[in-house]
Amino acid sequence: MTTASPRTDRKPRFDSLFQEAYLNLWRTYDRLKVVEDELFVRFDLSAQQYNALRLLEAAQPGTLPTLALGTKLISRAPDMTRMLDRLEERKLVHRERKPENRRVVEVGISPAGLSLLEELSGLVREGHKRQLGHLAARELKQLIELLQAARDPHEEPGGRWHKPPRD
Amino acid sequence: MTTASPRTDRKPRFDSLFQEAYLNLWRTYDRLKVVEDELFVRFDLSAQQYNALRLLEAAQPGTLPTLALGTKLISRAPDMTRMLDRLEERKLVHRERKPENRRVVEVGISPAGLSLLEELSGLVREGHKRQLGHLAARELKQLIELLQAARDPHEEPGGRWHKPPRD
DNA sequence: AGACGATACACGTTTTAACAACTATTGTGT
DNA sequence: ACACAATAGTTGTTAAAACGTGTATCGTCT
Repeated sequence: MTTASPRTDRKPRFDSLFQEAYLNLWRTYDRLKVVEDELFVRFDLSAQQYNALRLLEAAQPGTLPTLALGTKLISRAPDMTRMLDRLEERKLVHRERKPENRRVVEVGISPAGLSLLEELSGLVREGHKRQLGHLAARELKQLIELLQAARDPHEEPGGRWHKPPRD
Repeated sequence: MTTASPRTDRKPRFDSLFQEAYLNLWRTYDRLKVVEDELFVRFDLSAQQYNALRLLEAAQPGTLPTLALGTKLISRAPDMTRMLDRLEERKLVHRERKPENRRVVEVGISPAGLSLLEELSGLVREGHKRQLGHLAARELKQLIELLQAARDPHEEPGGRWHKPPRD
C-alpha cells in the first residue's frame, strides 16, 4: 500500500543526497553554460574550441600533438581531427607533421588565433563575472575546493586536473 | 617586456576567480557525467531521457504536455518531439492529443517505462554513490548550497529549480 | 462570423558528437 | 631483416543536437 497524496507532503524530490548533489551540479552547469555559449556563438566558436585555443596559446611558442591537446581539454573530445579541421580552415591554428616522427601532427596557434583570443579576452572576463559575480570570493574558493574534492577520485593522479594535496 | 620562464613560475592558470570556479564546475560535471553515462548507455538511454521518464513517473497518474515536460528537464531540450518519438517507439511513453484542446499533446509514462525505471533504480543509486560517495554529508550539503547560490540569479523566480529563500 | 495573433507542436535541414574501422608509421623481438 | 604489436591520426557512418520554419488549433476583438 502506498501513501498517495501527491499534493501536500512533498515527496523527497531526490533519491539520495548524492543524487541531489549531482543533479544540482548538472543544473548549475547548464544554467551557467547558457551565459558562456551566448558569448561564443557570436564568434562561431564553441566553448571547447575556445578552450583548445587557450591551451595552444599557453603552449606558445611551442606546439602540441593532436591527441595530447585532446587530453588537456576540460571535456573529453573524441574527434580532435575534425575539430582542428574547422579551426585550421579558419586559419586560427596550423598543423604540421613532424619529420622525425611522421605519425604525430603538431598543432600551434596562428597569429589570427592569438588576435582572436585578445579580442575575446575582455568579453570572456565579463561573461564569467556575469555568471558568478554575485558570489563572494570566500564562497567561490569554497565552491572550488568542494568541486575539486568531488571529482578527485575520478581524475588520474598525474593529470592536469588532479587536486594538489593540501599543504 | 614579458617575464618568460614557462617552466618554473606557474603562470596563474585562470584569468579570474570566476573563471576558475566555472571551469572547475565544468570539469567536475564532465568527470561525474562519465560515470552516469556509462550506466545509461547499457540501456540505450541518455541521462536526459531518464530525467524525462522520472518526471513522467512523478506526474503519475497524470500526464504532462510535451513542452511543459521540456521546461522541467534539468538541461533544456529544444526538440522534445523527436526525443519523445524515440521513447514512444520503445513503448516507454504514450502520447495523446487532448480532445478539448487539440493543440496540446499529453505525454504519460507506460507500464514498460515504469518497469524500466524500477529495473534501473538500484543501479542509478549505486551510480550516484560511485560519483560522490567519498564526500561526507556535510560536504554534500554545503556543495548543494553553493551550487544553488551560484545559479540563483540565472533561474526564473517561480521555477522548479529556484532556491527557496532560506528560512 | 471573420480576421488576426498567440499557442503547441512538427518537420526539414544543417552541424556536431560518438563509435568503430582503417591507414600510415614506428618500435621490438627473434 | 621480417613479422607483429603499438602508436597517432584519419575517415566513414550513424545518431543526436540545434535552429529556423511551417501547420494546425484556439482565443480574442470588432
